[in-house]
Amino acid sequence: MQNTAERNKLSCTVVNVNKYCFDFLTEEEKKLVEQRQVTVEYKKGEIIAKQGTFTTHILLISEGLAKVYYEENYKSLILRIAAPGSLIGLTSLPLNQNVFQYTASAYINTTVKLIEIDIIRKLILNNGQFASAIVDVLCETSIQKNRRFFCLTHRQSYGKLADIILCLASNIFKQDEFDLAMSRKELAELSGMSTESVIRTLKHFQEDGLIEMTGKSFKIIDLNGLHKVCQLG
Amino acid sequence: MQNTAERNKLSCTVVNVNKYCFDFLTEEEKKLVEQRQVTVEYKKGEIIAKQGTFTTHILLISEGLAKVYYEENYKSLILRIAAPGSLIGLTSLPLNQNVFQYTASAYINTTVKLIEIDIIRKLILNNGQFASAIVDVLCETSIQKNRRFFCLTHRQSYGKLADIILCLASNIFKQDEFDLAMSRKELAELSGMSTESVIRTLKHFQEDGLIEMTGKSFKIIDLNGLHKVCQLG
DNA sequence: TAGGATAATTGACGCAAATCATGTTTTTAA
DNA sequence: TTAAAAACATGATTTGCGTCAATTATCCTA
Repeated sequence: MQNTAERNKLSCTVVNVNKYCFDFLTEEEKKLVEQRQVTVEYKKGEIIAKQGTFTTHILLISEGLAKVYYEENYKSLILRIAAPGSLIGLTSLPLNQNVFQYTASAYINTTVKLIEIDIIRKLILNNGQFASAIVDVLCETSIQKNRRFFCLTHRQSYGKLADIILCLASNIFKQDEFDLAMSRKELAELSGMSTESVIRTLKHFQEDGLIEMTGKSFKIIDLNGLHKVCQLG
Repeated sequence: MQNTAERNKLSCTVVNVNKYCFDFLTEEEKKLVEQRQVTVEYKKGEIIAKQGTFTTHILLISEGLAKVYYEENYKSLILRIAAPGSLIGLTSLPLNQNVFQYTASAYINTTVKLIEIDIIRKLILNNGQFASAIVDVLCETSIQKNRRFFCLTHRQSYGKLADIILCLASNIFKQDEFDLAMSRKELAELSGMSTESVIRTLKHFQEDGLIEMTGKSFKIIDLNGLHKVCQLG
């Protein structure tokens, strides 16, 4: 697989969490969080948090994969994919933004820990290390979103799809060969194109020897080639 | 003008700062910030911060207007407009992200205060109220960016341009009649369309009685109409 | 205040990609 | 095990909007 520097250039959808906020808590604080914390399991497709409902808890993905998307006028825009370690609902931390600013649903069966948002707010006030870690998470998410934003607005179909494939391989499955956990339709949603275009483009990639693909099993053949497609279009 | 609720629905480009972080500092901390702080004036068009260069200071816009944009492959994407009170460079707070993640340039003559980023980092660690305020700013920016993201990817030209006009009117000029401080080309960049399309679309808006316009002076005639265009397309 | 440069405007043209239509395969569930 | 429903696939058609080219207006500045 490519190195971190290369990986970071991707406009990718998954934010790699390299700092686990809760490590900065004191034993006492950890206990406080754990005492009140609840674990819930969601089945594939279920909604974990609905945009517009009150954010009483921050969600920590502990297993699985979730889709985080913004909704408006019955249309939706995928903001990011939340992998284990990701926090959902942080944007509701400001007291005047107390509802979820996006919807999250489970791509596959997913385990989530619910942590009271007021506890998080208190921890930010009282534990500087923790506050700093939360700031870092918000910044990393923002940076990643900028890349995705650019990708979806400035690239055309080939580039967009190549980017998503590279991103999935390197940040989610962490290998060149993987079974895609999603349908062509979801892949389309993710890359901001129509299902038909995704299918056609994938076929092209296969004909050009960039990938191999049978149904949902993918294999990246020409990594550099895909990167080049990414750059150009 | 429309009320706050309506205004917030806009996918707009300007984040309204309703919390001034530095108010939460103690007298001593304020002194620390002010002692080391430098004020710089930039002329229209000048670059205030260049993506990729080291972020030694956070920039606080105290007067003027700046364009914040992400660059890649000689193409650029405007992320937001920074108005007085806006902070630029916050995404460099994580120690492993110590370069500017975007470029900022002055739309008009602009006054900026430079505050050492290490001081900000220290304040986050030591002053919970301040940390919380910074978190709030990051969240608000993120929410606003999601809206803009949605607007640029899911709407077509009419909707995009209508949105930008409404946003400029309500969040920057704060009135229905204003002298646009930017060229058609810049308006195009802002709404993610070509200059020619902007011109054609503006003409349409005028013919449909939505706006009046002579050169750079604009007047919104039918606010609801524009909102409707925004919703539909 | 002339004239060179930049910005604004307009029309013609082309294309990327969405949509539509229709057929095939796979999955799901009864 | 079979019927219904998704998912996948592919060709034809449409269209929104960018690009190109040419013209007019406006802004500087020498």
